[in-house]
Amino acid sequence: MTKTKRDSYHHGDLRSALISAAEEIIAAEGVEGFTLRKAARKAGVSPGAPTHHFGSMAGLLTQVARRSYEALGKQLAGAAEGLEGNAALRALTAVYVRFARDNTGRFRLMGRTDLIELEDDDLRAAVYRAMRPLAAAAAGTRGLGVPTPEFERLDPRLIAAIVPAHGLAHLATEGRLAATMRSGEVGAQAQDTLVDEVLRALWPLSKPPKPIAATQY
Amino acid sequence: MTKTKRDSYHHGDLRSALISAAEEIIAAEGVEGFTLRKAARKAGVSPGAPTHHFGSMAGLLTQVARRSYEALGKQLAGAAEGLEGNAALRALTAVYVRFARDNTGRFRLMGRTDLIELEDDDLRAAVYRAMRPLAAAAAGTRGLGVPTPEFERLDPRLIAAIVPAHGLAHLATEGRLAATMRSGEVGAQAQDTLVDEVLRALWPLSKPPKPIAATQY
DNA sequence: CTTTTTGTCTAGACACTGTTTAGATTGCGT
DNA sequence: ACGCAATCTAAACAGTGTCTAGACAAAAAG
Repeated sequence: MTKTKRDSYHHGDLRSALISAAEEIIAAEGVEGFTLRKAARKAGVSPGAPTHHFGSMAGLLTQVARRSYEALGKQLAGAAEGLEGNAALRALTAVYVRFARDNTGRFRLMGRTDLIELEDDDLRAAVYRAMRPLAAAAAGTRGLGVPTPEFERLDPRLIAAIVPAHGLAHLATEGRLAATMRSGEVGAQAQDTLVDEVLRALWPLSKPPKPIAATQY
Repeated sequence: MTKTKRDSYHHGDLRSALISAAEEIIAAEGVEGFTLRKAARKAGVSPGAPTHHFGSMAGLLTQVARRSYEALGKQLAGAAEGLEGNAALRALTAVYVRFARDNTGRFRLMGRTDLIELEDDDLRAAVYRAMRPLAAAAAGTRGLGVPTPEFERLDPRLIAAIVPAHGLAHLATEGRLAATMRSGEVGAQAQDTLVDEVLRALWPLSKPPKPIAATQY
């Protein structure tokens, strides 16, 4: 498909070709289907070639993870447009979960600390930038200071804003949301409304109506 | 260490010996350090022997995951003793996160859908039993019906009770909680209080005090 | 007490994997 | 134009999970 052809001994742009190949493999077969040799074959290059550009397999996958965080950040950036408070938080969380569900391979990779180099500076920066809309929404909602550029002095309430998104995303990609329902596999939109209901339980828009606050809140 | 000795051609209890060996390897070197051949070597048996008992590597790891869920369930069972409402939920969540942090290898395995057989009936039953205290606490808190034995008709508010635990546990085991703090690695008890503060933000005990409800809730 | 049958395990092979080494090939700066 | 540095190949190494044949032992059947 994207098998970049070789016109000469040197490739020309092997580095980005390998990243693209890895992204395609992961999208098609998941992280567990990825193989460094497969990526090399797809780029039309020998098995040892990637080492020179990325040092190791983790080096290549770190770049894929970085780009994935950038993609996630791009989707989150515009999700809270014109929304405030818990409505913004809920919208952002829904986008987060949808990204995980629609890009299961990449999302799984982002959580695989054994496959990527977590201490990579570019990766860390991408993570921060991706999470920024969530943090900003939480800050706007609860009157917190804007988070510092390095996640320093991270307020627990900011983490509280990320936790439901992360938890729901993992449940969704692990198939638990579907597995726990009687119908077995559950459709995408049914899953969306389920997520929405969960978020409504965690973050009521205004004062909770009768049924939720029934016993105590 | 636990290397079960061979007195005869047959092992005697190879099945459980392999499970124990796998658990020890995972505890010592993590899931990424586990290898079927390593487990076979530890049990003093040839590389092909495990296949007969478990069919494949996933078969063996499924048993490890099942036992891990049983261990988690045992810890959760007594955690909400004498507690009610959001206090019970918070206590259970704290135990859940502590289990993930103290048994990182097993917890990571439980989420690796590529390494275990998710459709295994025993595993599914163990998952249900482990999660039951959380569901019961949520039901008690919010006046829901007791969850049915097969997770049928799973109420979104029950999922909402599990989501923070799952999210925090993954953040903790991925090193994100530590990574996001300036100090780098963060101590266990500091992490505990952080978790507690997050839970307090999500599930206030009574009517939230001044600072949280400042803007809107 | 023998014989057969059944369940266990071994030995060896197969097709892979990521990474290393030494060497061939090329483009670039001077 | 030449030398140097960057880039890629080819072959090998130590592993991996799984499959096939066959060796061995224990339990069941006669």
